[in-house]
Amino acid sequence: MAQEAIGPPPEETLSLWKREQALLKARVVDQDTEAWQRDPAFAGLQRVGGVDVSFVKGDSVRACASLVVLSYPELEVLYEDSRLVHLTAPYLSGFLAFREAPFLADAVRRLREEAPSLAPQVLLVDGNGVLHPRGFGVACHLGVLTDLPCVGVAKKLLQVDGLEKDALHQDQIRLLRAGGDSFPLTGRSGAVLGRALRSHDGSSKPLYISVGHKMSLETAVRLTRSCCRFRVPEPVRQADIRSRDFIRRTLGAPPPAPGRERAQRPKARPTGGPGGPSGEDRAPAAHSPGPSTPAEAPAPGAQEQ
DNA sequence: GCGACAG
DNA sequence: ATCTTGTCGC
Repeated sequence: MAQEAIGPPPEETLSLWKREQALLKARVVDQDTEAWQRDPAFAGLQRVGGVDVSFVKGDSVRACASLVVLSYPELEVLYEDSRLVHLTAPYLSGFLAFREAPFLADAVRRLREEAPSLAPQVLLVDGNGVLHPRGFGVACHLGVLTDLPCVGVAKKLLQVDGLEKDALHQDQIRLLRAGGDSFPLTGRSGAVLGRALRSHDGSSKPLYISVGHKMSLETAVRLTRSCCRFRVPEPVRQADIRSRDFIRRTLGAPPPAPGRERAQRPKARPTGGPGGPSGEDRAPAAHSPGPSTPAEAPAPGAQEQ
């Protein structure tokens, strides 16, 4: 009994969502609020969180929400919480938070009550912050829900407020020569909504950084840059890797076919402990990262994606 | 009708 | 987001 597919939300729901965004938007703080944010070396920053949600191919409901916490500046995984969730909202550009944020905020809440000492001091979010049609992307949304400083890290430019991926934009990208180089994303309204950042020497495709909450744009860019071993900042990258890995080993082959289906073939791999972890929702609300942390090296010619 | 469309 | 292997370069 696969969960029912999520259909397009009623026009009425969209109105409610827009109202909700407008309401929460008033709570966004777009300036640095923490001492470490002012420090040139981010002294005082010890834990950076990353979140992401991965999906099951032919399934519009099941997904894996992950929250990881990395040490700073080492960028080693200190904590991971990946679990299967049942989505209730469809993906709609401009309303991503209503689909993913609730589960991510839940993960933060759990961590805070189960291991407060491992709670992140800032969150890097896969998606936009104020670089959004109504100035309130998922990074802002999650920031307000958790009251944590948040950074919006998008891999694609959302063309809003006159921003375009035109020839001029492409030229500006070509001018980004080294990791750390960036240029402002100024809307026709004159407001700087974010910055395109070359996160790594070996990555020509920029990241689109914007303020989520409790942070200035300059700090958001500098922090993102300092968390990059590869194009995507390590916290988000680890959350992405782990959430999709969770799905891969939990739901190996999505849907066989409509008709019959036979018993599964027990792969030569134990499911885990005595309890029987292959259950529905709950999942290895893992703690320690285990000794299997890649510990890769900053390859000069690494481009990814 | 055309184009845009974070994840 | 997901569908996907090998391949070129250091």
